[in-house]
Amino acid sequence: MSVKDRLRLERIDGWRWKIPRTGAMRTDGIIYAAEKMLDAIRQDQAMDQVANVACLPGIVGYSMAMPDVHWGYGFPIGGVAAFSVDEGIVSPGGVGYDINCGVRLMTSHLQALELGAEKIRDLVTALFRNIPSGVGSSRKDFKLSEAELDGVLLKGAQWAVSKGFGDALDLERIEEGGCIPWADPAQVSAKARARGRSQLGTLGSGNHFVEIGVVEEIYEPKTAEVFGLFQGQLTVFVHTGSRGLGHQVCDDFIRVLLKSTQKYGIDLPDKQLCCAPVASLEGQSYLGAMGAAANFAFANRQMISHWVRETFEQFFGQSSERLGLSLLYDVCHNMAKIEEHVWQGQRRKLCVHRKGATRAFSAGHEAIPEAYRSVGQPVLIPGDMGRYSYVLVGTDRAMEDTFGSTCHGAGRVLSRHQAVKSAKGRSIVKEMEDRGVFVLGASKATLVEEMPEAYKDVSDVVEVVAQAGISRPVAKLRPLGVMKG
DNA sequence: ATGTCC
Repeated sequence: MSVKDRLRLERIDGWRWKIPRTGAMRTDGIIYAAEKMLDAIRQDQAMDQVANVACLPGIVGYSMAMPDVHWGYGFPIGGVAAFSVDEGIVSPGGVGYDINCGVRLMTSHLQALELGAEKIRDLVTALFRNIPSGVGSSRKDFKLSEAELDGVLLKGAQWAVSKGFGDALDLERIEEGGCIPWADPAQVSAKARARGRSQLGTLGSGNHFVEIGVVEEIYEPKTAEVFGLFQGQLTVFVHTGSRGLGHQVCDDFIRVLLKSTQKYGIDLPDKQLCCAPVASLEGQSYLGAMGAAANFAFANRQMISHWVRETFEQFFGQSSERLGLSLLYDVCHNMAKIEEHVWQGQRRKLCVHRKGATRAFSAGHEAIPEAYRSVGQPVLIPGDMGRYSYVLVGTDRAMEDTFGSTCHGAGRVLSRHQAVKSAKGRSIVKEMEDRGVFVLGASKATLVEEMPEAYKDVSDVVEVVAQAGISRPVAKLRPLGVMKG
């Protein structure tokens, strides 16, 4: 039941493209993109995936793709889709393998450019020593007991803070307060638990990183002030997720939900869209397991922040309070959540899937920390390691058009394989140094796969979401030093 | 993303 050959793309305006409903599609697809991005989007089949998602039962609104969209397992990465909790489904493919992959941004009182390249290099080297990274990395200094792991799965970052990793203020600055309350640790398999026990507080691999940057440009001074951002400021980005535990949860539940797809008579254009009704036992089990894995990721980022602070304290010989290392915000970009939204004048309870997409709630929403509520939710958009990152803010338009969602990053244009091929004979580390970015990676291969030209320019991505009005740029950051997995 | 093939 492929819809592939019949797909058309119609321009809505300068930044939105419609895939008109056809075949088994239950609604239109909408792609947010600049015209120059469309070839790449067609080429890697992301467009077919947007259309496929539109075939799923109970979809409300449109099957949407953000400008950083690219091919993913079943659903595209950069995809947003909401489903009725009564007639709709939940799907592991709509969340991704790295459950609650996300980013957090820490600010400081430091002027970044006063440090100089040598100090940045030493600082990154120190971070690299204190935070395990790479595929299969684990902490040598501790392994969680089964009871402690239950605490992590149930309480997320709240568990980490209760053990002395960070403070209560951190929790206010994390999406969901750093804890998914509907998490159900009992749904997490023994195998997933075993993978998680030694991996809490580790970075992982791929595009995960800890990055020291500088605020280079402020677009909205008032909002920047509310977020605690100023020109020239040293910042720290942390990008990681739920490691092997989340991966295993996804793997486990894809098997379960392949069966439920049949059991509930759901017709799919692609098996990778396997799913279950939100209200079914299987759907609820997956949501419970996903929530627990999400809590693992929240705790992971919280603990890494602690070691970032500790590293800075040792490096500068000052307390992290004095250095002003406070958490601006922590966002999820691989999640499905039950949220209330007004769609076409009706208040609806929806299961909103954001896979490689960021929540972007507008000013006044009760889910936003009080300190930021007057301006809107901070949206953190890391780019590739050589160019820029952005801080945006959520808008009313996002609430109206995208269930309060926006992009999550630059988005790949080269596959990992293509990147390796095109980087043959080059030194990416040297090229990065020439750009003024010191890079230290656990794996040389990963650095090559992550080189800037493997990604779209994040500025182009941000321009599209800004034009479309689904978030507003607040500040642009430039990387100075990066540790990669 | 991922003990990148149980």
